[in-house]
Order: sequence, then C-alpha cells, then structure tokens
Amino acid sequence: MNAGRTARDRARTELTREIKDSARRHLATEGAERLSLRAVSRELGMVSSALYRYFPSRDDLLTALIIDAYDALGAEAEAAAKAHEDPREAWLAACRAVRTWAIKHQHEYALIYGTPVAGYKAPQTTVQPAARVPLVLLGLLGSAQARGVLVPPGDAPEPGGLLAEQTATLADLAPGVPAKVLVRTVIVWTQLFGMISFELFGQLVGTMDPADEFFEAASAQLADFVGLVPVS
Amino acid sequence: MNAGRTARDRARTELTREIKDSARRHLATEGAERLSLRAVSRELGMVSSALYRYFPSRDDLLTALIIDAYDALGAEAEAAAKAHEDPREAWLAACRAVRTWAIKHQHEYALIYGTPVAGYKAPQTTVQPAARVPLVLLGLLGSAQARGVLVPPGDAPEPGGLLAEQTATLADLAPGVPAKVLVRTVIVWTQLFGMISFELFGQLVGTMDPADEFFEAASAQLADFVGLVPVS
DNA sequence: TGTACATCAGTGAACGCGCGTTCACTGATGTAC
DNA sequence: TGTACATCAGTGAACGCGCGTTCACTGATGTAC
Repeated sequence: MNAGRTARDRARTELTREIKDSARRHLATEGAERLSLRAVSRELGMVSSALYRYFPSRDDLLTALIIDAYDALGAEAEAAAKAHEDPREAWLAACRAVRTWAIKHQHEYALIYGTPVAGYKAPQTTVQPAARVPLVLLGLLGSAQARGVLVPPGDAPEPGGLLAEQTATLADLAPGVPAKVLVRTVIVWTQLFGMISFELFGQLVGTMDPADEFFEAASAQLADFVGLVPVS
Repeated sequence: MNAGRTARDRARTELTREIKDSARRHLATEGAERLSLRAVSRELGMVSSALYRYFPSRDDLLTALIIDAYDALGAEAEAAAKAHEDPREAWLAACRAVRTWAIKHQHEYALIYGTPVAGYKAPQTTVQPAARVPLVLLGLLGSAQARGVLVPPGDAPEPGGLLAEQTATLADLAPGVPAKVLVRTVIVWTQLFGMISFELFGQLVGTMDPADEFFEAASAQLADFVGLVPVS
C-alpha cells in the first residue's frame, strides 16, 4: 500500500492534515466567516502563499472542512446505531451521538448546519457526506420494519400531491416503510437538528437549558412519533 | 406629542432609520459577519466616522438590527394569530407567518436564528423581543385550554426531574395547560425553526424542496401533537 | 425679537491592522538512464 | 551506483483591497436671556 510513497508524498499528506487541524482550531475561535489563510499559515510557521500548494483557494479549504465535518458526524451516528440490536435503541443512540458530537465540535457543527458562509457555494462533493445521518435514520426504520417493530401510528395522515412524490424518493432507502412514516421521519430529522441548533445557539437559555433531559424526552417521544416500538 | 421635537430630533430619527435600512440591505448581500460600517456610510454618502454619532460601535448597530428583526417577526406571528378565532387555526397561521417572514427576510432570519456572530454577545435587551413568538404559541394553548379545544394526547408522558422544573417556568404563560403539553410545545417550537432553517440553509434540497406542502403537513401534524383540536 | 453661547452633526485625515492571491525565485527531493 | 534533469515545496515581496475607531475641526441648529 505504501509502496511508491515518497517522503514528499508523506510530507504532503501530513501537512494537509496539519493545515486542516489548524483551520479547525481557528474555526473554533473566529467562526467560519473569519477563517483566514494567513492566520493558519502563521500558526504553522509558513508563509501564506505556501498554503496554495495544498489548497487552491480559501473556499477549497472550507469545502474540505465541511466534508470532514459531515463525515465525522456521520461516522459517529453510524457507529452509535450499529452498537444496538434493537432499532429503537439504535435510533435513540444515533440521536444522542449527533448531539454529543455537535456539543463537542460546536463550530464545525455551525459550519455545516448554521448560516451558510456568505459567497460560498457548496460543491456537489458535499452532498453524499451530508446524507450520512439521514441515511442512518432511514436505514434503522427499514430494519425496524423488517423486524416487525415499526408500528405506524394510526393517526398519521397519508401524504398526497407533491409531498407524496418527494416522499417516494426516500422509499428505496427504507424498504417497506410506509409513506406516512417517511414524512414523519423528515419531520423528526428537522426537529433533531432544530433542537440541537437552539441549544448551541443559545435559544434555550432561560427555559430548557441545560437541555440533557429535554433532549432525551424529545428523542423518545419522536421515536414514538415515527412508530418505533421496542423489541419485546 | 411632537411638541418640542426640533428639526435636529427629526433628522436624527430619520437618519437612524436610514442607517438601519442600509445595514439591512448589506446584511442581505454580505451576511452579518461582514456587515461593515464603512459600507453603510458609503451608501448613505457620509463619512464613516459620522455613524458614530448614531451608534457607538458596530456591535450596537448589530444589536439594533437583531431587536428589530425579533420584533418584526414577533409582530407578524401575533397578527396572524389574532386573525383567527379557532386556536388551532390561529396556531397554524402563526407558524405560516413565521415561515413567510423568514423566507422574505432570509438574512435577518439568519441573524437571529443562525450561527451567532463571532465575538458578539447579545445583550439582555434582546431577550424580550426574542420571546414574542414562543409567547404567541403558549398563549394560543392557554386560550385553547380555556375554550376546551385542547385535548392532551393520552400517550404524552409526564415530565419529571429537571424537565418538570423547567416546564413549570412556562406554566404561567399558558394557564391550565398540562405540563406534558408544555414539553411538547417546546419540541414543536424547535421543530418549527429547525424546519425553516433547513429550508433556508439548503438542507432540504433534493428531498423536501420546495417545502410548502411539507411545511403544511408538518405544522398540522404537530398541532395534533400538542393536542390542539379544531372548534367543532 | 435679537443676540450670545452651547450643543451637536458631519468632515477628513490618520492609526494600525487585517485579508486573498499572484509571481518569480531558490533549493531540496524524486526519477530515468 | 552515479549523474542529469524534472518536479515540486516553500519563500518573500508585492498588489490592491478592506476594516473599526479616534480626534481635532467647522459650521449649522437650538436655547436662554
């Protein structure tokens, strides 16, 4: 695997990583908007123009950070889900993992789920990593369905019109799961990140902050909402 | 009322408004981080130091914009709610009004519900305007309760521990509404803004975008979730 | 009503700082024969 | 194994731009007598 890897190759991989690490550190203090190549180069003891050997522009560095963040978060959610047999437990664990990662990496979270960076257009390459968390949720519903522990709530309305079409694009990712549950899944997905964003961005101060118990309660009620029942 | 208002006073009020208007325009193109006093002053044909007669610093201008945004959004939600007798209809109208305002004023929305501006600490004066939307929702539940059209879902669990205490702080704002419904209200509140943020920040592209029908479906299901039933 | 003084809005220059990106260059590392 | 050449990482200077904030000032507006 390492055959043919020259010292130059290794140095390049290493420095690319160091640049991203330094950039992440600056992200944490300055925010994405103010992330500056010059500050990064200063920290690494290089001249600012040297960074252009690694990233063709500031936007490319941002893109790399965004993809890394989505991937890191996605990996956490996947690992948490895999650690449980019971789909409902796995679902709750995935939600917890998302929150835990978000709290630990607030500025990376803000980079991907906060206000888009002005003037930055996310390239197509970010789409797949961004899909990992929703894919975990949909996958769990699929396996819950297969194991007979998905009991669609009776009061969930059947989607119609455009909503039915949009829902249909998700059907392949969660085989056998009824459309009305898929709609609820998207609702819960938006709730999960809305709740986390409110917590991190300070909207819960004065009411539900600290939010641990609120988060647990909400996650459980929303697992019910999509019809996930425990394996008996 | 205008007695004693000199030309100077009037000019000052006028210019303060013009500065904020210009700042809002720049917000829309540059985002909050990059909002610059010099750009504003340029647009108004003044020298940049002149702005310091109106706002002691950039942060104070930001604060004024934040308060204005919360107030504008709050006023929309209140007006929408007041236009309906049926609390459930009023609730749905308020949700719609929030989304409509957010779409129309994306950057002001991002200013108050997006990533906090780096290095900016929101002063206490923003708290009350920020509470207007949640107060509308709680108020509607209170009047639904009073009119007998709040039917708490049987499967909603009773909050305990810290969550019960936190919920208790909301009880005065929605008299007679059971604690388990108040918890659900906070859940729905976070869902509402999570859904809108996802729509505006591009997370729904490829699935639920355009989101009109999804929004309607979600709002209705979440009105059910808190137990709002139509007046028969 | 008229005058003297106080208040305040807006000017223009300056301070001291930051940024992304380009470009010609040096010198070390890698490759082909 | 040794040499000639190609590749590439990193330098340092420069371009052209931006920013928030301070300060001494001019001149218009407002106020008190």
